[in-house]
Amino acid sequence: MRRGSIIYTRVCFRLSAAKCFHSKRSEAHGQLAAYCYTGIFMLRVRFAPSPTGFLHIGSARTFIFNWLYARHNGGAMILRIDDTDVERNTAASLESIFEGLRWLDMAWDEEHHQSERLALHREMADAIFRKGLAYRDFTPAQAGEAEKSGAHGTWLFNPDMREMPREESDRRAAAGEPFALRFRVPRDIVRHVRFADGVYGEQSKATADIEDFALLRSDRMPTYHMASCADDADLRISHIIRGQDHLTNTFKHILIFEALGVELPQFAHLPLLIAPDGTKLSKRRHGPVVSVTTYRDAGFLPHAFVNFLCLLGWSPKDDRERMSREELIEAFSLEGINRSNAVINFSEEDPFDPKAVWLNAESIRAMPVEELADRLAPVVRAAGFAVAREQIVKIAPLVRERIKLMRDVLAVADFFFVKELPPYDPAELIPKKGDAALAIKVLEEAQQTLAQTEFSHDALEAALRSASGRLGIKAGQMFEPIRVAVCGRKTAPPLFGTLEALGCEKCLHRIGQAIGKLQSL
RNA sequence: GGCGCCAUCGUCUAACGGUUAGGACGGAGCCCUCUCAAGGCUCAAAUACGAGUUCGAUUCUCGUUGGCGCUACCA
Repeated sequence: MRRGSIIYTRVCFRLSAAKCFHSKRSEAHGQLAAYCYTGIFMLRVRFAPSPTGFLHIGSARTFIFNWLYARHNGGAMILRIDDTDVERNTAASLESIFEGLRWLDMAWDEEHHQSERLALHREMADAIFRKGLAYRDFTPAQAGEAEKSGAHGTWLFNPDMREMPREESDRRAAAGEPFALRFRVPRDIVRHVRFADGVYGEQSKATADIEDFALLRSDRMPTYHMASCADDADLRISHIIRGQDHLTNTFKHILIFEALGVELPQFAHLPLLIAPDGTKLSKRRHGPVVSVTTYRDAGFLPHAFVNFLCLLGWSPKDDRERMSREELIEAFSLEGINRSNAVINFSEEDPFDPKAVWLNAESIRAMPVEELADRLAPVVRAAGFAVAREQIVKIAPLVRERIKLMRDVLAVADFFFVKELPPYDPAELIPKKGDAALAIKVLEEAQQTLAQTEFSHDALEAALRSASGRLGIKAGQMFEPIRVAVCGRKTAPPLFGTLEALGCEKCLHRIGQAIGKLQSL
């Protein structure tokens, strides 16, 4: 995280890009367009979170779309931490952002922190002031607030400040009176700020409807608009892809870019992710489901999560839904992004969108056993079970089609991990159309059979089926009591694989206990 | 309030102005089956409303309604 340097370079980093960055890093703020010294256009996108909360899934999606756009076009992905709000920044939040991004496993090519570039922001703000395109506003920080945000009138500017003679302004500034620097939005002529959004198309807004927004606060800290534009220009961002909540801010940003005399980047705004109640996602209102780490901790696979987020507000325009990372990169384009907000479907009972869960289950099913075992192992160990990897490898195929989230393994396969089964109702041991006596008979027969059978799936099945024949009962009636005796419940993974994975000793022990329970009924 | 944006099944979405409005998730049912899953098949389910343009509007235009965003010396 050193100043303005490239500290995070990993896979996907293009050699040409590297050359480009190094060669032109020092060439300051003249041109925004991202051409490198060879004259070849260099596409550069950025993700700019502010560390004022955990990494939220909407932000994660913005990051992912930027990343896909960069990778699809062979461009560079820049991570920029927008930490100019010193009041609200927290180290924990910064950590949460990195944690979340690392989990997504999508590397960025450059990293910058705005707090280390304040001099640049101020310099650019002052340059705008020197051109007469900004003015000092000496209104005390709080005072103006009330009248501005009055219920009816729209606040645009304060004429006293805007029209203040330069001499008076200079004198008061020299006297040390604090002031905010405001952009002087053109008002003498009717003008529309226009741009073509990559998603929303032609956009236009009259300057008469744009207020004189602040560039610098009275403590000389840059505002978001100033810092963001200054850095976008300096870092030669070619495409700004961000949430639709910035669509109307873009008009202000264009005014800043113009005042700076730099070329405009391309803009593309993303439809917002909203909660089922139609409001935007917030931790206070919707709880931890809006945080990326919640998904990670519940046992989502990073790619399934990415896949899910991609499907919210974007479509490959064909019927594909499950897509690999390569397919996503290949298929991604701004044309596939639609314009209406997307609801993430969650509730108190189901904290995760069913589609996300399904995508995750699909990934799990498609995963090789060894890999699944490696991912399951930490979950099992974190729950306090000391289980050998080879045991987990045996269990993995039994749970693969029965878990949707990694953490489900604890509920589905707990009986593999415990020494002693938790208590269960002995009545569960009694098979359909049978009684306790039959259950005992079945279990005793099973004990004998298992004791002299090889513990492999096929041998076990053959032995138990013929045992049921000997007893003159249906196979199902034979299997039921054994399943409950061994698993402690009626629903469990397939019996023979379960017996094999559990091993002879444990099976016989548990069947013995079950017989005991039945006898004391 | 002002300004901007959006509107297809419950949810995510597809549809050169001409389709029985398609797919997916979820739901329901059937099949398979040692339980539970997985899998296969089937069903229910949508163009917000009103005008206009057109031989013909989900699609183009206008209006209505609803929703979202911005309107901070937050980002």
